[in-house]
Amino acid sequence: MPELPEVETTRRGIAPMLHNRVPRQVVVRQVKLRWPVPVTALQGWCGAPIEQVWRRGKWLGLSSDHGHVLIHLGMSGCLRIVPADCPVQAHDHVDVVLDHGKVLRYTDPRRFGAWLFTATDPLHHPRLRHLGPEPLSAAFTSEWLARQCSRSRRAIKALIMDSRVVVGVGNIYATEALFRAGIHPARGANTLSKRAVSRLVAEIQAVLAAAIEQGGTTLQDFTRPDGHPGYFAQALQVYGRAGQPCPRCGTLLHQQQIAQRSSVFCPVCQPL
DNA sequence: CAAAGGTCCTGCTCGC
DNA sequence: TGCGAGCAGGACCTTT
Repeated sequence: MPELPEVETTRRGIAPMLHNRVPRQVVVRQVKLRWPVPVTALQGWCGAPIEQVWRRGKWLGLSSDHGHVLIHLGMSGCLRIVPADCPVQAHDHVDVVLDHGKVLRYTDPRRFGAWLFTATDPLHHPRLRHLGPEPLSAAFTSEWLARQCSRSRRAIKALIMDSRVVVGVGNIYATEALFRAGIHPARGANTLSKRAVSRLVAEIQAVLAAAIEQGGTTLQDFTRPDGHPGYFAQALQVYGRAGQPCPRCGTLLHQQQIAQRSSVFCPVCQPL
C-alpha cells in the first residue's frame, strides 16, 4: 500500500484520535514483523499522553514523555482507529488501547512493516538516521538531486527510490513522475541533463502533492483510516496501464523490470 | 506460477 | 593483493 502520500493520509486520519490520548495497553498478537516487535518497551511507553503524531519519509512516529514509537507500514500495513469491541481479524498484529475506549489497530498481511521503540531522539534512530530530504521540503532541490545523479550510474528510477537520495518515492510515484518528466526509467542517473533533473524534481513534488490532496492511491485494499478510499488511482497515467495507449501520444505503454521493480513507460515520450 | 505498493542485508565487481 | 564504494540480487511474507 504505502508510499509517502498514503502514509501522510494515514497520519492525518489517525492524529486527531490520538492527540492527547493516553495509551493504556499495547496488545501484540504477532511479534514477527520486519524486526521483532519490542513488546516490553511498548508496554513501558503506555501511561503518558501522546503529544505528537509525525511522519518522516514512510515512517510514522507517536511521541510522548515516555518515548517514541516508530511505525513502518511496509508493503501491506494499515493503521485504523476502531472501537474496543471491534472483532480481531487475521493479520491484526498490534493494538494500542486508548483511554477513550478506542483502539489503534495495525493490520499487515505480508508483515514487511515494523514497530520499533526509542527513548532518545527518533531522528537519530539507526533506521531514520540516513534518510534523505523530504520531497516536499525546501531541502529537496534540483541541485541536490543533480549532485546525487552525477555520482551514480544506476538507473534513475532506482536512484529516486533510494531513501538516502529522497524519501517517500515508491514504485507508483517514481513511475508516474518519470512519465510526467519524459525520462526513461532505465536512463543512467549520470546521463541526465541539468534541465531533466529540474523537471524530475518538479514532477516528483507535483505528483506527491496531488496524491496527498486526493487522499492517496487506493489499489486493492488501501483504505484511509476513516474507511474511505483514496482517489488518486484515477489520476495515475501509466502505473498499472502496460499495454494501454500512452495518454500523451497513444503509443502502447511498455512494461519491464528495472532494479527489480516493474516499470511502465512510454517508449516514445520517454526515450532511452 | 508470477506478481504485488518496501527496504535491509549480503556478496559481487570494479577501481584505486 | 587488499580494501572500500557502489551496486544487483536475494530475502522477508501472504494474497490474488
